Formats: sequence, structure tokens, C-alpha cells
Amino acid sequence: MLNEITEILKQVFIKEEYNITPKITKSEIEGVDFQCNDLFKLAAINHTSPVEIGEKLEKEINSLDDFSKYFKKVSFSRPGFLNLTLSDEIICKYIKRLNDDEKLGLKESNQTIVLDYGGPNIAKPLHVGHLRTAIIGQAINNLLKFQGNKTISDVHLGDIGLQMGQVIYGILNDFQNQTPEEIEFDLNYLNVTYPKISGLCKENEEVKEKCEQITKELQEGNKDYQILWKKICDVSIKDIKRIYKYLSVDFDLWYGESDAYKYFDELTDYLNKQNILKKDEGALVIDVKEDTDKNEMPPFIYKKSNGAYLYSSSDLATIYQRQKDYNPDEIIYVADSRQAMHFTQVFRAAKKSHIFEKELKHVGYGTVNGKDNKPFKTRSGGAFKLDDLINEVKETFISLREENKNMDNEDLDKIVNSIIKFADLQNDLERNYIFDIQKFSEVNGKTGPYILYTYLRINKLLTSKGKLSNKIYNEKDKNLRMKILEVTNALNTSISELKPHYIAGYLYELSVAANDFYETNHLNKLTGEEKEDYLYILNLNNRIIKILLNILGIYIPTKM
RNA sequence: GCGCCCAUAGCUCAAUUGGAUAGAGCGUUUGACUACGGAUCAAAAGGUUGUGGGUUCGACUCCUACUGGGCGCGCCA
Repeated sequence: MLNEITEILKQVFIKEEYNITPKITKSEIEGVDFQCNDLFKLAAINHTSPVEIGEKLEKEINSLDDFSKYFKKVSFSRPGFLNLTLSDEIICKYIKRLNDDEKLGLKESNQTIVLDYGGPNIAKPLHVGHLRTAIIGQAINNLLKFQGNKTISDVHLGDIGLQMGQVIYGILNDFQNQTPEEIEFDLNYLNVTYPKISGLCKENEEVKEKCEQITKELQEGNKDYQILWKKICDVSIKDIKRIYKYLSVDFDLWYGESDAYKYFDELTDYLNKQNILKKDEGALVIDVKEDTDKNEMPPFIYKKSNGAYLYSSSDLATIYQRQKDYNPDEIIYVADSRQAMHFTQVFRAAKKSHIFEKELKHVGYGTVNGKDNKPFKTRSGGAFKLDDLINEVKETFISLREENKNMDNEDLDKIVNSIIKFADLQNDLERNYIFDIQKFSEVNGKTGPYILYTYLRINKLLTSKGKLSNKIYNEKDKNLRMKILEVTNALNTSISELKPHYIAGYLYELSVAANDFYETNHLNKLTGEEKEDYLYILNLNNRIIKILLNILGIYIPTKM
């Protein structure tokens, strides 16, 4: 719609010999739909006043032959704004166009995009930091898929780093009289062992070295360690899958860092041919400094001085693997913004060695802090487990009202998901993130349940599809239609910035407009054309809500 | 020390990327239940956008210097 209006204005501009494409933005002024602020610019170029130009343009537009086809009113407003109020006809035309468009006005894209938004470490329980990655990553994945892209999501488990050496060290200590084949343990055991040994490593240099040694031997193929490693993975992955399933977070690939290890020989050959690896303090590195760097940029470490690989090397090998397997147009990493420098190094190393020359992006979100704005810890000092969060939200919700006690389990889980995800996704992800369990228990106001409720309540009215005329009946009606037409913009902004909070914000605004409409326009009191119009609009409204909720990973319960 | 990010209502957050009177939720106060589902709607109060300068017709937004906070700076992930 904006394109068409822009074109009309542009023609008038050209006629007056103003050779710019007018920029039209939404207006906050009452009774005005859009405004054009370019009069100041034109005045500067033509050495005249914006008032003069504005008045001239106002006159010119008002005398257009098909003025009423597009506008209800166009007026100049001091000091330099051109205010546009659209005709009902053109609004209805674009409502219809939107309704007939499967992609809601989005321009189709068909790139191949690899998404990396998992990264949980084996043997450590999932905590609230993992929640952010998963929820944001899945939303971005859904969004890109909706746009038509082929996405490949990889959980990319941290399954072979130092923490594995630490856990194996713990196991060997606790099960001294058993062979690796005989040893059995469960998830609780892992949850206790990792923090225990990790703490020990910080105090005891000897233990730390031993753990590093185990890690290295594991990577090199030590049989006993590999047997234990497999067992640890089995126990841990089963649990990780359970929680991801609950959150409707799914991955096409369940690769881990260990899968990248298969490529190290090949990659090393390749890098040697590129003549890019350098010996530095005993380690093999790639220099990734650039002249424009303002800060010190340490070299990318490919191989440690003890001969072991590490996080950075496996990330590079993974890019190598992804390029080979999928030849993607883009790889997107969703991870804590504290890792920004790490990704800068990896990305540069990948470019410099010509492993991957296309788009590499890091979507960084703020650190998860407690209410005191310090990194989040529970009262006992540990990380807040995802299971505990989910259970707490569920219990809070059930205790809210009597009816909730008898709620269908599937519906209940969908609502719990909506509460958690919407609470998270409405924030701009760049900011530091205050973790507050109360925020995740909120069901009134700007929350998931509010939107679900709006949808369900309207859904009951939708007995038929309705039919659209060229009329708009009242202010609430117009507000809802204008809000509906904004959906394409919300999607586009979200995609170009890779920030789902634009969609969440839009969903809330749309729901407010819909509830407002619902309150004043009683469908069951209407008949004829007006009723058909409203049915049409509300059908479209709910279709949009459903699509956008699904993009955010929120699904609609049968009732609530 | 160097660098990155952040600072908006009592609290948690927005602001269509430089536009007119900075918007929501929670909380507080008040109103609407003969209700197409009240988990709703209407209204009030609440602000020198951390501070000082600059850029211009116009700044929460861009530049600059401070203040306060978070984070990162070679073999952890």
C-alpha cells in the first residue's frame, strides 16, 4: 500500500521538479494515517521555505483526478508536514490483498541458512541462559522458514570439551572398582558431579591438569574414556531432548562439537595449503588482526600448545563441515553477546582462510542477570534450572483460578509455553536481561495469555468467512484495519534485524486493537453487509495472530 | 589499561531507525458485569529520556566529553 501511495506522491513531486522519492511514515496525529516529512529537505535543496512547498503540493495533490480513490484528506501542516488520510477504498483494497496473500505481504526469499542456537553442554543441566538461545533461535528459524528460506538448525552440543574430562575424572574417582563397561549412573549424578569437579579444578592445579589430560586423550580416541563419554552423552541428551520437546524447540541436526573433530585432519591440510597457520608461544594460530581494529585482537587459536583442539578450532571445523555439506548462503549463531569477540575471531579466520566467504552472523543477546543486575544465581548459588522454571510457572498458573486445575494437559503446556516465551521475546535481545521469575508468571497485560485469550474469544464468533465491501464503519474498525496492514512491516523489520521482539510487540498491539474492536462492535447484533465485513476482518485478524504466534513458538490451546 | 554494550515513568520494557504532544504492561486511584468468554474495556496520576556540550528547521535516536552499571580482552566453553 505504501508503495502505491509513494508512487502517487512521487509523480506529483516530479511534476513540480522535485526529484526525490518521498518517504512516507505512519503518523501519530489523530485522524491522520501517514505523513511525509520531506518538505524540509526539499526546501533546503530549492532554497525556499517548507511552507511554500507544502502549500503548493497540498493544492496539487488535492486537484488530482483520482484523488478520492486514494485519499480522504491531504493537508499541509506547519512547519513542514504533509498529512495523508487514506480513502476507505484503498484500505479495503489492501486488506483484501493481504488476506489473499499466504506470506502476509512478505517478499519471498529462498536462501539456505544454517542456524546454530543450541549449544547446551552435555552433563550440565539446562538453565535459563539456554532458554534464551533456544527461544530466540527457534523464533528466528520459524521466521526465516515462513519467509520461504530453507533452514538447517543444529543443536551443536558442547559434547567434548574440558567439562567432559572433568566429569570422567569424577566418575573414575567414584567408581574405582568397576570397569567402564560396568559403570552406571543417572542424570542426578551428572548434575552433581560436574559442578563438584569444576570447582575442584579452580582450587587444585593437579586435578585441573589431570582433567585436561583426560580431555585430550578422549579427543584422541582413548577407548575407556570413550565408553564413559558415550554413556554420559546418552543420559544427558535424553534429558535435553525432553526439555526441548516441551518447548517446541527442534533441530534438524543433533551434531556436537565432537562431530567436527572428524574434519580436523582434512582441515589442517587445507589450512597448511593456505599457509595461514603460525606457531605462536607453542600454539598454532591464525592472525586475525585488521588495520581498522580499535582494540587488541588476539590471534585465533587453532591448536593448543599441548596439541589439543579447543572451542575455537571446533567452531572453525564446523563451518568447514557446513560449507561442505550444505553450501549455505548464511550461517547464523544465536549466543550470549559475551561471545562476540570469539565469533569475530572465528568469522575472520573462516573468511581469511576462504573456508566460508558468505554471510556469517552472530545474534548476541544480553547477559542473564538477577534482579540486582548481577549475573543470575539462585539462592544456593547455582544456575536456575529450566525444569524448575517450567514447574514454577505451571504451578503459579494453576493456582490462579479454580478452573485451571482441571485443564487439559496439552492446553496447559501450551499456555505455560506462551507465558515463558512471550515474557522473553518481547524484549529487545541486545539488552542485558533481568531474570525474574515473577515476570514469567504474569498472565495479565502484555503477556502470552492475553493474546491467546483474544484469539480464542474472537475465534468463537467466526462462523463464516465473511465478505469484504469498500466500507469502514467506525474508528475502532479503522484502527484494527490499519493495525492489520502493519503486519508486513513488523515481519520485515524483524527479519532484517533478526529481532523477534518487533513481532511480539506488534502482536500485542494487534490484540489490543482487536479487543477494542470486539468491545464496541457487537457482531451478534449485526446483519447484512456490515456483519460480513466484520467477519472478514476478524478472520484475517485471527489468521495473523495465529501465524505470528506460531513464529514465536507459541501454539493455541483449545480453550483456557 | 584497552575495547564492546547499556542507562527512558516507582518497577519491567517500547518508540516504525532524525519528525509534531516520548508510548505500553505491572503497581496505585476511579469507572463499566441484563457478558458474542470480565484472563476484558474505559479513564486518571506518574518524565528535564544519567550529566554537560555539539551537529540542524527538528535529537531518546547522530558526534563529543564525563558519571554510573554490565561484559570481554591466547591456549575454558
